[in-house]
Amino acid sequence: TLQDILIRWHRMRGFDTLWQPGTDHAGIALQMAVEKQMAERQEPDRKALGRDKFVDRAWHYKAETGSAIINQLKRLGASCDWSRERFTMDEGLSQAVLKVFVDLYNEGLIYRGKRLVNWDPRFETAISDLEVENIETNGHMWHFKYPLAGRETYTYVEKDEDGNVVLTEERDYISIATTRPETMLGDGAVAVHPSDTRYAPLVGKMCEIPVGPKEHRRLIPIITDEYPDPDFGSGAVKITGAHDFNDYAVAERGGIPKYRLMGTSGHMRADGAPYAEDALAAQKIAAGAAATEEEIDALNLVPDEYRGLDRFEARKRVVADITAEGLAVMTRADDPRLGKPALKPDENGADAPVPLVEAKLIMQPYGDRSKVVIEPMLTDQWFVDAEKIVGPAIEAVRSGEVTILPEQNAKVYFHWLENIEPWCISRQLWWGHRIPVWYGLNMAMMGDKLARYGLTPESPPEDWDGIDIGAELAFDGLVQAGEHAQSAIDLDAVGEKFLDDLAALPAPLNHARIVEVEDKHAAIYALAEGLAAYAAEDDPTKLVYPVWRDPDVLDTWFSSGLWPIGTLGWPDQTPELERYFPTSILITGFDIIFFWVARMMMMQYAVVEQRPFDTVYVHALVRDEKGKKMSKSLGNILDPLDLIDEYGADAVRFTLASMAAMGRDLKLSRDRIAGYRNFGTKLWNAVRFAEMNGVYADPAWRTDVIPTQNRRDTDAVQTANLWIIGETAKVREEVDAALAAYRFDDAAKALYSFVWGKVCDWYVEFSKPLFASEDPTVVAETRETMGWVLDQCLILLHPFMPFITEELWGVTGTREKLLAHADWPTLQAADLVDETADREMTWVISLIEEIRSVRAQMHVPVGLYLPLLQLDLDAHGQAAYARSEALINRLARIESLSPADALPKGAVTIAVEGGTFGLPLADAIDVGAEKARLEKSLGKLDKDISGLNGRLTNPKFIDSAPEDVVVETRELVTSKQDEAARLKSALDRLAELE
RNA sequence: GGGUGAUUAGCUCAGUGGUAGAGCGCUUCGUUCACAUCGAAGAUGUCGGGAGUUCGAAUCUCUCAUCACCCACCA
Repeated sequence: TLQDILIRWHRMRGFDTLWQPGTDHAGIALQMAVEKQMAERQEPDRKALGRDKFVDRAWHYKAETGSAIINQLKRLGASCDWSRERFTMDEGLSQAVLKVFVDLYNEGLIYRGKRLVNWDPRFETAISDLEVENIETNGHMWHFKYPLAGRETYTYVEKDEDGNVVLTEERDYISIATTRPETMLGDGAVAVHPSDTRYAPLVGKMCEIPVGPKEHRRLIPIITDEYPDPDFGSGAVKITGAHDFNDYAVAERGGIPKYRLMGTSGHMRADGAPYAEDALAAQKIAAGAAATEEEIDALNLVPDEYRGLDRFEARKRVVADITAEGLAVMTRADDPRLGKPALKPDENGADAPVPLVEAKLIMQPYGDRSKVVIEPMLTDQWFVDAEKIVGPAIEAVRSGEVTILPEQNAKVYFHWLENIEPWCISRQLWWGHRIPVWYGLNMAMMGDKLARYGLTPESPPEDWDGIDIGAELAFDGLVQAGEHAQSAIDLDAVGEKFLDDLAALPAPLNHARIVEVEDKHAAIYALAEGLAAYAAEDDPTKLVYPVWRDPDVLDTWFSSGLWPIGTLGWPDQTPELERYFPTSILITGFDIIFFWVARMMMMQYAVVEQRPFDTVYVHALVRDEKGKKMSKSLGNILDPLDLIDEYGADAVRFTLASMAAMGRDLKLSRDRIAGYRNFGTKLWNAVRFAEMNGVYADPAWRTDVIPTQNRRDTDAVQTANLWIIGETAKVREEVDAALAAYRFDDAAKALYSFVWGKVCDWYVEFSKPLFASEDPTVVAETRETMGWVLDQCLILLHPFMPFITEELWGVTGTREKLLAHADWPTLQAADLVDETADREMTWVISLIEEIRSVRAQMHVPVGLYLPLLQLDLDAHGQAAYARSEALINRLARIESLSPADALPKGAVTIAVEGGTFGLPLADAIDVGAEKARLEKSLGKLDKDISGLNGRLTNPKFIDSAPEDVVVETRELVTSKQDEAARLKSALDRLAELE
């Protein structure tokens, strides 16, 4: 709604506008939805279906459901440039994505690395930090003994805060606390704080992981690191670099090996060599043997009996086994640290030793889509070196080149960007932009093995599989060969470096054709097959060099981040790019400042060295009536389409606009929407009234040429007409000022109170006696004025309520163009406000209000016309009354005005600026009620006056306050005193009556 | 633990140094002439508490309380 208001407003003001519509491919969410649908229909799963068919399936799903967002926008009246609708996976954006990936790779800004990532075991993909939701969960903390190597002993001394020794004990172990016992299998060390005197004698020694087959228990070193908190737990921390982010950092610092224990689905690894073998290898590494990251990763340190278990099942088994072996730290059953639900003192009483298991609230990471516990996992991923490209994005906002509104969001933006982590851009999904990287076998490393041509597909060498053949190649040339090509690749399109690499292969492979195959195994197979055929047939055309493509896709935000340039045709230098880039404004929710805004900023600067937009307006989040964030699982969704069905799009839009105060969330309520639906009805009826009074009867007066600069050419003389023309100019200025400042609520409120409060409540009423005039020039003038005023209302309201205003615009005359294309007025209050009319009508309105108020309080029948007596009235008042007599008489139900020297018995007094009137109510008047009424008004006035006088008699106020404030205060007190005097004399007269 | 914001009428919220506002709801009255999805009139506030700055504070400062959200996180 806000976007549409801005775009319509600018369009009507004559700007060359583009509102770029489109959708992203929502990688994880869409793939998940498709898989769910397939499961519901009991179809074969993704893996059984195969990648190509699955992706086809996803495209179908997207075609069926992807239009929902667009349809919602259309129902809401969004005036996007629909012919330019784009999708992140369409041809053009995909080209942009490929080019950016390759360029950034060549600049060294994209790299592949082994990192600890948040791994979603359900979707079997890495997810970003931002997609992880931390939820407080009931957990346990176990305390276990890690025996010292060789059962060495030491004296453990525990002191309290004052340094008094509270415990001295000979120990042959170091005590460790953990919430994740199953990860003990991958421990690389135990760390203590350097200042921790309890463990100082142990540093540098080895201890034993108390789990697994006894004959193959691993020894790990005790090291120091700043990370352990001596006051927490035992003060000693096990370091599992592959399964915990803090431990990862410690392991990096200390060169501790990071052993991966789990597979992609969160089960304990079942691959690799038998445990005994790998444990031995690990032991050698711990003793100082060199090993590469790959070699370490290949080791499976899960004991055979735990292999293949779910991680939570493995945890239970590990706990049970250690406890059974007597290596759990024991305590008394009445230890207050013990978890309540976990353990109870057994029947042996409080002295009975029980394992120390503390019940703890832990913050458990969950996937925000999958809702399963996230596992920190050491994997190969692609990263953008965000730190290197973030600079301009920070600087742009700091320097004001890009403005973020409301301002407080800039702080959030800075905080995140200044502490930015490498951006993991690979996702283990099929739906998305597949990473344009092909891998080939590293022939050089295979050396002498290649000399043996006599291979057959049936008998590839067994050891090939274990050889490092992962040297990666990334070439844009390959990309152009076709995404799914399982065939020869066009050599002309292949990158130069790749061809060099190929030429450097041992003969005869330097003459091989490049073919794309499924994966590494298929590559080995294809190579063997080719070599065998070559050897047998001496046919060089059989030689192939197989490559396979990275199976991962890019993070959706990688392509969304290129939206500003990508949708305008980049990398081609299109006219649209020239004309509309950099764009003007992005309106979005705070929840994607990091995901999207920051990424667009970084990427646009990195790729085209320009800002993507000059303003970011962070809109509020729409919550339900109770302030809860809407969510499907809570079932508190207000579907915009339902609301539109019920109240109309205009009402929904106007509600959203009027509640869009900057920086606060809004609670959407049906009552509020209903109120603005009524507003539309009100406008409709006002136009109907005009129509009934002949405003649109004569087509000759109609013109779409709205006078926008100066007082219009109607020769209007009627005060009410002059007044409403001026008011119209005022509201035009208010609306423009509000929209220019993105104060949508102010603009909506200004229009609401003008249309309802001024036009409908007053001007329409004023027009009734004018339309009833016998003077045809008065009628004609009023028709013209009303037609013009209502036209202005339609124009000014159009950005907010496009449907009803367009409809009314169409039915009230033959227009040259749609209201959507009408010219926005530039009416100036300075040109159009008639001071005299303004002052007079303000006075007339307050007089009518006073009379109505008195009548209501005195319970005068609504339809009864009464004479009005004029006690005193200054020249301004006389002129005003004379000019608007018909209006006053009708609206205040006054029969006639006549001068009087005194008020008769039974008359109530009406005091207004510059005059006193009396309303004779015959015997109907209740003297007591009248007295009470006057006294109440007087009391309020006296309070105001004394307050104001208090200020005016304070010399400091006169000295310090600005001149105009002092003058204003003086005028205010004078007018209030004047009114108070009138009320006092009315009270005096009342007293005489008694 | 760190950060950000909020606290104003019964409800939802504007108002950021100069006499406290809107919509909804509520009370009373009203169906001839645009509109009952309406009209007229009306009631309702220690602007969360306290202290300070200022001639003057809902507004600026400090402090306390309560609430919300974000980030991190205790092996």
